[in-house]
Amino acid sequence: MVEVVRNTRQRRAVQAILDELESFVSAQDIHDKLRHRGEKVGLSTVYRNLQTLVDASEVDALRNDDGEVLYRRCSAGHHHHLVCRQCGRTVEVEGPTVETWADAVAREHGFTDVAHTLEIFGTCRSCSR
Amino acid sequence: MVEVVRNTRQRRAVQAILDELESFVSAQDIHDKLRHRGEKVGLSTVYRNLQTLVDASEVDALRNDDGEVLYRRCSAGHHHHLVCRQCGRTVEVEGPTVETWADAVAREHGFTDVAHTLEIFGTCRSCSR
DNA sequence: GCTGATTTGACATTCGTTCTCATCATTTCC
DNA sequence: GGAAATGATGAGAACGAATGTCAAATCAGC
Repeated sequence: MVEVVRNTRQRRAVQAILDELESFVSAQDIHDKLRHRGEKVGLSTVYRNLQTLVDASEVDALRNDDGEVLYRRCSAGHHHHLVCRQCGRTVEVEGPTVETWADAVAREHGFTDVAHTLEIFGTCRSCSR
Repeated sequence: MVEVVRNTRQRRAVQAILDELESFVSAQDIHDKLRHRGEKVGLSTVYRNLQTLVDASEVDALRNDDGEVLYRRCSAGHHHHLVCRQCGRTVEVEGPTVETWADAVAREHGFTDVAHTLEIFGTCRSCSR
């Protein structure tokens, strides 16, 4: 049997939330928002669907200082995030210089299979007023 | 009243472990290593002392993919880490270009109070054989 | 509609970390 | 020196995010 990815109400609901937001949110945030708008979706289901979306590279995930994983719908391809500390609003940024620098430094020290994580945090204009 | 930081046996033991290692380790790793060598130190104490050291900027902390916090004695000043995925061995690296780039990008988008996190992961020479 | 594999959800469980609080150790003050 | 104040410890409880369990519900294809 072919592995079918079903189009369930719950999955659509989770994706709908993500489509509306341009900030990183936790799984529990999404769960709360869904309950608020009357959609009944189990917490496990939210986690499962988010994991599926991450595996499909349709959303990006990162951890905040508290160790919570935050999710956000993102464009394809390698990029980094400029995240507002207050409201979580996020801008995707690219930095070719950084990529090449990281690779070069790693190779200099004999490291292979190089990957890197880079996030920039700050206070956005509307939050700093 | 002067706030004294006491030099206890347990604190010295935790610092001793950190001094011997050049890889990132978890609090529980340290706890295990201490028990192995016969030092009896409570887990809470290990966590507390690590937190103190982080606050004093004497050790750096970062999270691995599993959400565990890893600790390592580090030199002062802003730097980044090149970490081996297999053995955890770490090289401190500096990248002035990255710093200025991150600041510039953030300011372009109206962000203030800018900070960033950057870690490079790879497989070190001895682990790739 | 039927069928059967996928998905869901309530609940239990795991795991790293923090909290609590009684006890022990060190300093301070007389 | 000795008593009181303050700091540090540790065993276990508590916490919270995340994952596992499994019977019941649900969707896709016929």
